[in-house]
Amino acid sequence: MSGVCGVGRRRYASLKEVAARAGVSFQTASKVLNGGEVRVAPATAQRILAAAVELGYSPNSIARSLVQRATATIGLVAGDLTDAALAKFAVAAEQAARRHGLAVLVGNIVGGLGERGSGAPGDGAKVVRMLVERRVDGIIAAAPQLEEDAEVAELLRRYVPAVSLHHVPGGGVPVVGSNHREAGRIATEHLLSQGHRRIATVTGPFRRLVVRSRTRGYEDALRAEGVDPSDDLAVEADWTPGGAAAATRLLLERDPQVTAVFVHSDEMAIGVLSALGASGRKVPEDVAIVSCDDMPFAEHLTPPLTSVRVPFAQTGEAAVELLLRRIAGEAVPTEPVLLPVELVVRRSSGAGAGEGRDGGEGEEAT
Amino acid sequence: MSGVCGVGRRRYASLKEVAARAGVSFQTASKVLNGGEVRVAPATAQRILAAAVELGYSPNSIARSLVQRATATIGLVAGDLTDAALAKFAVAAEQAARRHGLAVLVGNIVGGLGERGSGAPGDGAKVVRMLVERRVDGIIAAAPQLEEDAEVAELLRRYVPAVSLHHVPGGGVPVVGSNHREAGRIATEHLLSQGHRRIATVTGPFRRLVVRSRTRGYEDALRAEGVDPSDDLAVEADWTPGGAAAATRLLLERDPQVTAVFVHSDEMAIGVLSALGASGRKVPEDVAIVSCDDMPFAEHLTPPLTSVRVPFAQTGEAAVELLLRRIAGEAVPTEPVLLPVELVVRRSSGAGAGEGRDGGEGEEAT
DNA sequence: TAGCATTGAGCGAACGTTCGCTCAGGGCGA
DNA sequence: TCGCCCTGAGCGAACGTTCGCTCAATGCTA
Repeated sequence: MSGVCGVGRRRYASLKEVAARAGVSFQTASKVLNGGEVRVAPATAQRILAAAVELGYSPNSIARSLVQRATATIGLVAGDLTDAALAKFAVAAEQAARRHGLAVLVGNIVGGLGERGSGAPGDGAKVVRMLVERRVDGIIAAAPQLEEDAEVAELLRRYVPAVSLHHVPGGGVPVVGSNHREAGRIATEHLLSQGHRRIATVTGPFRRLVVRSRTRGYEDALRAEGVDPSDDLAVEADWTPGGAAAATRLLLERDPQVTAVFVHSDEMAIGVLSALGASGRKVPEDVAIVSCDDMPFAEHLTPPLTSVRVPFAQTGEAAVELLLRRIAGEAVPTEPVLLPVELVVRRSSGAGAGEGRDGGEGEEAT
Repeated sequence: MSGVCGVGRRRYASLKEVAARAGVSFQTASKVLNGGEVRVAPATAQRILAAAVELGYSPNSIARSLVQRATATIGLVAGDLTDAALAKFAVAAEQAARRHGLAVLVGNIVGGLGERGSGAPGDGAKVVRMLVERRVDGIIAAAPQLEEDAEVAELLRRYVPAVSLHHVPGGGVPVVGSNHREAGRIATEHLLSQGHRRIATVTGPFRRLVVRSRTRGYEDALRAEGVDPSDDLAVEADWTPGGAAAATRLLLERDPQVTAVFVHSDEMAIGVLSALGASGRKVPEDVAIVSCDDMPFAEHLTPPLTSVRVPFAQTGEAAVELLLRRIAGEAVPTEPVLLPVELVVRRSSGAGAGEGRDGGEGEEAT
């Protein structure tokens, strides 16, 4: 069919109009339609309800927010939601928030301090300010590129209850995340336990705390076995499969004898697998791999990927819980809340085909 | 460090307070701080500005929205944002919206009509109603599971300007998407041009229009070459790699002679690759593969995936543009706006290693 | 029958803005 | 010197709610 969509926009019926039709004052209508337990005669209530239905009344929460000084809305300032890990977190957080009657206003940040080749301030502060102007009841920050943004940190401290997924310069904002150091440690321990000693790591950008934490865990594990971590064996990539493939080629050039790799994300593992394959090496026979995240596709790669499962969804829920407590005015501990990670063993690490598990808890934040 | 995050919450300074400090009426302060071009003496303006800074004034857009009857906010009702394709769309839409000064309120839908094993209404209507109560200026619907939800359709038609990514029962809401039928056609044509005749397809859930459109394109191409599409060669999966792997095993059982597969998504292609590998078949030597989406990881799989690129980001921008026109009161065509797709040729389809391209435009919606 | 508690409903104010109108004062031309 | 226009600022109303208070009418007890 062809034509145009109508343009007539009907204004919403207000409480006053409903009240007029029901023959009561608008305050009485308010009690019935939006108030909770109130003293209104059943017959009157019926009339009001009927009038509301006829007029298609929809409460105006803007007006309500104004008088109540609360919007039942939280802001989510997110880095790239295209990133599957962040997306999982965001979806879980939104679900949790809605379960508590809160809506979520999102702001995606592009660029920003510390992003590829830019010292520019990015629009992080702009996004946060926008959320503040809209009077969100709280803000969840989930954008690693804000890790060093002091301006945003100040806004979060100053204007609104907030919870962060990443470190906030200057503190004062509760942090929730998972135990990345532990992740690096158990991944590397697993490779060590398979007899590997020449273990490399393909990391995300070093400037990210999460990357440094994972790398520290990797080094912890090596040292515990008396292996000296070599700088040559830690190559930096940019979270993309392509970057990881390039990093892997560099790695193989530096040390062709490497027998195992700890990769910082499943998506990068795709690139590592591809580069190893191109170099004629077989996984896990020639090189074993363990990665991080345990995305749904990990177990379907060839070979299935051993990966450290990161509890993104739980982190999202925890962030919302924490934020609600902040909003309620409760004091909240300043030490980061760290959720445990667990190793999921599959073929890529050369262990038995079964699934093994190993939980852990530790001390370091994202 | 240890301790608690402070709980003191300072109320925002209002226009009145700023005005008092500057010694002017609050309306004058309003002109300076939020109004545009106004007649205020420079000296006065300076005083007001200074007072605003001292008090940390942040305009209350809730109040502004109330009087202006517009919130500069749009709602995004999304299916699973964990889905990379949808996430790309959502991020692009949010960026575009913010560029136009609009914030985005998201609602993720879980379950819903037509979702696995449930005829339950899901919370689509609840989410939309929430957005309407918050008086969003418009809504973008991007949740395939709402395809058959008449209640949501009615809300979208009735209460607020809307644009949809999927078909809306009863019409009246502009649709924007990409040309999925064309996608199915060019993918299949490519395989036909490589000499394949026994071409199967691993599809998403049939109940989805996008799946039926792609399948129709696939059949179009086959028929155009005189090949009769066989029901045995079309196997349904659930968008997951695991589901696709299972579907592939079923396919190989039904017809072990199949030499090419058109897969409905890159993520499912991972599962198809895995199942083919497990059966001892090599890609592309024994079986050629073309898939859909062209996600970033596609070119890094082993072998690199030939895929039909779907313009998610542009779709997001187009949706916002269209919505803005709707909001402005313009009449908007009811025929779906379909963005062209293009084939990206890589190794998995057995063609030359190079990258080839092929654009197309056509007639069918998501 | 007088006094009082209880119920049902209305009323005024407030939330923080925007917007259009009014009004005081000063500069200027006739 | 008078009248006019322009500039700068104030004022009142409105947006659609919530909330607490007042008030009339009713039913019950003494």
